[in-house]
Amino acid sequence: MKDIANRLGVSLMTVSKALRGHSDISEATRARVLECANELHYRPNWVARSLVLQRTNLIGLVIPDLMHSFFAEIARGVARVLEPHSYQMVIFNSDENPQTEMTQVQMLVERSVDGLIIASAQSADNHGLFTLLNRYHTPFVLIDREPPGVPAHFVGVDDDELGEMATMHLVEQGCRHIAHLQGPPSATGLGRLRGYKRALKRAGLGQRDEFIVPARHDDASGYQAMMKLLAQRPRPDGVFCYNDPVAAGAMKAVLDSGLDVPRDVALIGAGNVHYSDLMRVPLSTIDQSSGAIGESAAKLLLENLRSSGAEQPGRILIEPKLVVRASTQRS
Amino acid sequence: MKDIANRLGVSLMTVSKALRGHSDISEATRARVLECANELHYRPNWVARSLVLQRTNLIGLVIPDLMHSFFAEIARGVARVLEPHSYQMVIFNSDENPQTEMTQVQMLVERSVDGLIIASAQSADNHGLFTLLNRYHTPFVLIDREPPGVPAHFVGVDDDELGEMATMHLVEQGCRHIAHLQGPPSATGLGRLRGYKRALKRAGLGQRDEFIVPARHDDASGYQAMMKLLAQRPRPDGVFCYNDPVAAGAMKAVLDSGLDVPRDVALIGAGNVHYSDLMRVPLSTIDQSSGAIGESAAKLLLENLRSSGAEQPGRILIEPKLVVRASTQRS
DNA sequence: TTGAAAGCGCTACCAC
DNA sequence: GTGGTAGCGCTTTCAA
Repeated sequence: MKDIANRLGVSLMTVSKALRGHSDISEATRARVLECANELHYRPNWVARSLVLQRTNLIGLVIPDLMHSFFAEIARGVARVLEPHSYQMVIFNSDENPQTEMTQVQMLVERSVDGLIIASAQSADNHGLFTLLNRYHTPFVLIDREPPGVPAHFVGVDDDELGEMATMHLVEQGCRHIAHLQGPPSATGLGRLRGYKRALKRAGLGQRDEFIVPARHDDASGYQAMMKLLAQRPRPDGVFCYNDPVAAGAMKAVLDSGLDVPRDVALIGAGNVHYSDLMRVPLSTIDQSSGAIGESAAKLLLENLRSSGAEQPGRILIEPKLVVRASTQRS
Repeated sequence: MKDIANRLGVSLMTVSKALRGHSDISEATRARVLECANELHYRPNWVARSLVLQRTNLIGLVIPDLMHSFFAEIARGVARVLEPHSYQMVIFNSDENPQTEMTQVQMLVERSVDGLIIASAQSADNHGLFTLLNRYHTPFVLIDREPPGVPAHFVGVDDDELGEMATMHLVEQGCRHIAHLQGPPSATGLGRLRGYKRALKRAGLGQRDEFIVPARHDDASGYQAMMKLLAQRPRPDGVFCYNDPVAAGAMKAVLDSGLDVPRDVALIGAGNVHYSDLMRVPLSTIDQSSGAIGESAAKLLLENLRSSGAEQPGRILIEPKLVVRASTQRS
C-alpha cells in the first residue's frame, strides 16, 4: 500500500480510501490507484484491518463431530448464508468433549471472531460454557442442543417432540417392546429420552428400565449397546436410536446376530444423514433439516451483529419430519 | 493488559514479558502479574499479536467436499497433529469448484495464515492456482490430488496404482466386462482412469470406450452414470467407481434396477469411507488411510514452517490397500 | 530486573 | 478532493 502511494506520488491515505471506494476520491486517481494495485498484486492485510476495525469478519462454528454428516451439512448451510455477506467461517470440532469445546470457544474469542455458532457438547447441567461466554461480548447462537435455563439464541428442533414422533411411529408399526439407545446426557439426548417415555405412556405401553441402554453418538457405541439389548428377554422388537450413526451401528449388530430388520427388530434413527438411504436396510429416521438449521443460525447471528445484539433471544424451532424407509416397515 | 499494569503499578512491558514467561522477570512480580491477569480474566488478543509477530499460528485447509467423510477424516488428522503445536486450523470447502477454491486460497493468504494444506479441485491442466500460490511466501502442502509438473510438497496415494489395484481385483473375481465411472478431470480422476486402462491391458481384456462413463464425485452423479451404463449391451459385470460416494450411488442404481450386487454387477470404490461397511451391500474399496494423509501433511507443513521452507519438495506416497467386502465377492 | 520508544499495516477523524 | 495525526494491542530493541 505504501508502495502504491510512492509509485503514484500520492499519499498513503488517498490510496487507502481509493481502494475501499471511499466517498469522494476523484475518479481519475481512483482508477490509477486500482490499476497500480492490480499490477503490484496488492492484497489487503486483514490482520491489520481487523485490529483497527475491531472486527474480523470471521465467525466461529463449534460442532461436536465433523464426521457426522448432520453437522457437515449444517456447516454448509452456515457457509452458504455467510458468504454473500463476506463473512468467513472457522470450524472447530470438539469431538463431543466439553473441555475441548470450552478451550475452542476460548481460542475463537481470543482470535476476535465477530460471532459464534455452537452445537454444544456440554452436559445439560453444566453452565460453565455460558459463564465463559457471558464474560465476553461476542454474540453467539446455539444450535441443535438447547441447554435448559440459559437465555440464548437457539435454532434446532424440539427434541421431546422428535423422540415422541419416532417412538410413536414404532408403536404404529405394531412394535410392543420398544427400546431406546440413549445418547450423551446433552439437552438433545435428554429431550429425546423424554419424548420416548412420553410416547410409551401415551400408547399405554409399560416402560422397562432395562430397555433404555446408554450409547454415545457414534456407530461403534450403537453396535455395542444394541448387542447388550439383544441379549435381553423379552427381546425388543423396535428400537428408537439417538441418531442415525447409532442406528447404523445398531443395524449392524442386529444383522450380525442373524436377525432381520425390520421383521425381528425395527429401527429408527434421527438426523436423516445423507447415506441413511444407502444402508443395508434403508433407515427410517426423523429429518431435522440440517441445512436449514445452519442457514437460520447464520441469519440470526448476522442480524445480531448488525443490531449489536441487544435484543432478546430469538428461538427458532424447526419441525421434525418423519422419513419412513424400510427399517420400520413391517407390514 | 494495560489494566494489569496500572493496577500493579508496573509498566506495560513488565506485564507483557511476565505473561509470556520471558527470560528474566523476578519470580515475585511474575506471580503477581499472573494472579492479577487471572482475576481480570485477561486473554491475549491474537489479532494484535499476529500483526506484530507476522505470524498467526493458523493454517488453512482447503478441501473439495466436507460431506465426503474421506476429507472429514483428513481434517481430523490435520487437527490432531496441529493441536499440540498450538496451531489452529481454518477449513474451507471449495465444493469441487476451482474458482471458489482460488478465492478461498486468496482469502486465507489475506488472513495471513502461516501455511496451507490443499486438496485441489483444479483440473489437471490448470496451473492458475499455483501461479497464485507462488506469488506469496505462504508454504503449502498438496494432498490427495497431485497436479502434474508442479513442484510442490505432496501427500497422497499413487492413483495409477490405486486404479490398477481396484480393476485387477475385479478381474480376479472373474469379471470380464469391466467398466469405470470416471471422476472429475483432476489429477486423481485421471490417474485412476490410467490405472484402470493399464489393468485391462495387463489382463488382456479389450477396452471399450462406452464403458468409461463420466461421473462427478458424489453419489447423485454415480447413480445417473450407472443408469447409463446399465442400459448398454453387453452389460458390464464389474465396475470400478471413482470413489465410495459414486459407488454408493451406483449401487443404488443397480439395486433399483432389480439386479444383484455382486452377482450381476460387482462394484468397487475408493476411499474406504466410514459407512462403506454399513451399506446395502458392504462395499469393497481401496483404503487410502485418510487420517494418515492428514497427519503426514500437517507434519510436513510444520517442518516447513520451522525451516522457513527453503528445502526441496517432500513427497509422501501412502500405500493403497485393498479392502474386500461383499460387493465384489462372487464366489 | 525494569521501562521507554518505535512500529506491525491499516483506518477514523479532522484539517487543509 | 487530499493528506496528516493518532492509535488499534501487542512485541522487539535498546537504554536505564
